[in-house]
Amino acid sequence: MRQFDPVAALTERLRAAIVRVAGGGVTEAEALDPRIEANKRPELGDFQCNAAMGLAKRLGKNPREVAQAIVKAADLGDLAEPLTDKDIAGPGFINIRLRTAGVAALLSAFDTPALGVPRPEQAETVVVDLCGVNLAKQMHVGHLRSMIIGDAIARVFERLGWRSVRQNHLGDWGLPIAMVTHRVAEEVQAGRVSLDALTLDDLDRLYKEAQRECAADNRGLATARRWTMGPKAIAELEAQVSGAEAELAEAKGTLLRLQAREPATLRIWQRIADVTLSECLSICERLGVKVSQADTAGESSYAGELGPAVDDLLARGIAETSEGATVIRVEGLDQPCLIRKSDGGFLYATTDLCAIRRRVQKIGASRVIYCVDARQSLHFAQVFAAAVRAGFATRPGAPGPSRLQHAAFGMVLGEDHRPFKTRSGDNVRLADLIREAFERAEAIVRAKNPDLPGDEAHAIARAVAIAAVKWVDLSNDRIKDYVFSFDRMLAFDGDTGPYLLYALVRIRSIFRKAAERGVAFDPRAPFDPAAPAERALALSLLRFPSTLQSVAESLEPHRLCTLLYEVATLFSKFFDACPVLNADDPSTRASRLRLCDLTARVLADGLGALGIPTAERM
RNA sequence: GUCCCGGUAGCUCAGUUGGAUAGAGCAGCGGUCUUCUAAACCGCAGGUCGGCGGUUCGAAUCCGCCCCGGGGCGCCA
Repeated sequence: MRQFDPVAALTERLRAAIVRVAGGGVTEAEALDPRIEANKRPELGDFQCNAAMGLAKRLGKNPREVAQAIVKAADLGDLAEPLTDKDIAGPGFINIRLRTAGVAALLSAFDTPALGVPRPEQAETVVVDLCGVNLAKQMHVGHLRSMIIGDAIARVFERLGWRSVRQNHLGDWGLPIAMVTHRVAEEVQAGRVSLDALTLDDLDRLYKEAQRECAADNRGLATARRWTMGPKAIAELEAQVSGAEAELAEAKGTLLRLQAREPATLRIWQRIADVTLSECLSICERLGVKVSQADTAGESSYAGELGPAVDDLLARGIAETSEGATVIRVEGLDQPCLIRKSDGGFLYATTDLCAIRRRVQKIGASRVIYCVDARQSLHFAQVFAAAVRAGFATRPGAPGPSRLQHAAFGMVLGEDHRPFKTRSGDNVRLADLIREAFERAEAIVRAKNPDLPGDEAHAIARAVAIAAVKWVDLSNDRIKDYVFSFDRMLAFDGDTGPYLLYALVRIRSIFRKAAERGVAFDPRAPFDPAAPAERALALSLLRFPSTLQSVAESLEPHRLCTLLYEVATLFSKFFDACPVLNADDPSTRASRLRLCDLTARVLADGLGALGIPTAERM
């Protein structure tokens, strides 16, 4: 049992009391839930029970009288002070104050290597879709969010004992890729670029050129004709349109050669993929995001499955033909999911369906989580529903489908609240953004602590920069847009990554000082959280395991950030109010050292679960 | 047109799924370093929770209508 969890312990005890008060008249579990919460008003108690009001309604009684009955029937043992009528407040809140010895017992039970996180009987598998980069395109802040949030979610599941499999669903197939492949082939042919020296910047430029050249201005031409503009203007537009159509036809030819695995074309495509992926993996590594080559499964890896899958779905009556295209209709959604165009081509929904099948049935995922921006909400709603209908989301032998979830996130905005762009209006290159964060962090670290050796300052700056960037992204509710500001995230004041690192550094410093003074750390010294600052910190630490669980359930990492920030601020208050090494007596010192140790482990563990590195000194 | 997401202090954001007097951080004002890292701590000030109705003992939270902002909407990915 969770013997360290005060909410669980109080729930158990008060449920017994409520069952007695209800007297069999009420039996639903929900109605008997004691509704234990952290107390909204700490001066009145540590926890509160909100059950009396709801129960009174069901029993047709006065809520305060019901509260009195609960108080009378409750036995809180050694954990909390005995309840009396004085603990009833307002309409029927019951305030509960733990005994110091009770808090100490909870802390002892919590102080295990697992920090109260239960190990599942059977490891389950979660697949996290993250990164989502496209061939030949520079990464931007949207990818940053996907990497940071996706990696954090994967790590939280790992911390809870799951097997987590990251999947970088590389956009490496389809007409746009054929367009740029064709464009690169032309450039190589003309001797303007060398395949060996190809950079992502080259590719990004060629990608945009290819897009532009293939985009026929048909609407412009129609408008020009309707308004009977001058023959010169119409001729220019006609030339543009026919040029674009020719370019497009060549790109389609390249697409066919790619699909036929024609070696010369494939070699160029492979080179484009290598350049893109190596840049992507390099950024992941610099950010401490655990994505490797092995986690990459591009759209091209599904190419052979698409046709058979669609035929299979048609044969089973799941898909149908509509206006020449193949669609899957799903209940509750007006828009059907389009899986084959009338010209026979496939769409990204087709690939995503096959990806779900592989992730669930081959990789064995009981949950598949997509860290993709919120604009894709409708797409995933369609694909998920279609996959469930098709049976693609169900593992062989499983009673029902695995959970498919879209962990959608909002946009990154600049300080002007417009989409985050450079002054010239381009996307900010991720590599540039990371470099700037590192450089700013290093300058600040060296200014704040000039005594640090150069290489250590460099390493600390890396941790600080990553903490700063990730913290902003993770500490906000992911569904909302957020405003990106180097100044704010690196200001090191308040609710920032560096503040968390600093709290941990201060604790580690205490232990270094302890060693210098020859003070031994006793990992079994009795806890005695008598001071208010100690008690507040202790109760906050105990929420760590349930918070991790709630992050896995909600896929909202910011809940963990909120807790860790609370732990860090409560530690700072404790640090200010309660001398540790300079405590009045050895037993207080030993107790406080243990509290420091627990705090450090919760902070390090929690930051680790978010993918944020720590430092020994700052 | 329709669907989805957002709107909380000057700014940036939380709010444990319906609980008490809505909380932090920045910015502002005022305090605290001869003692474990002041990247800190303490205090003051700051609010029609977009608006109006409804549900009930009780609403930032649930329901309805409206306002503002962003996004999506069958043959692009």
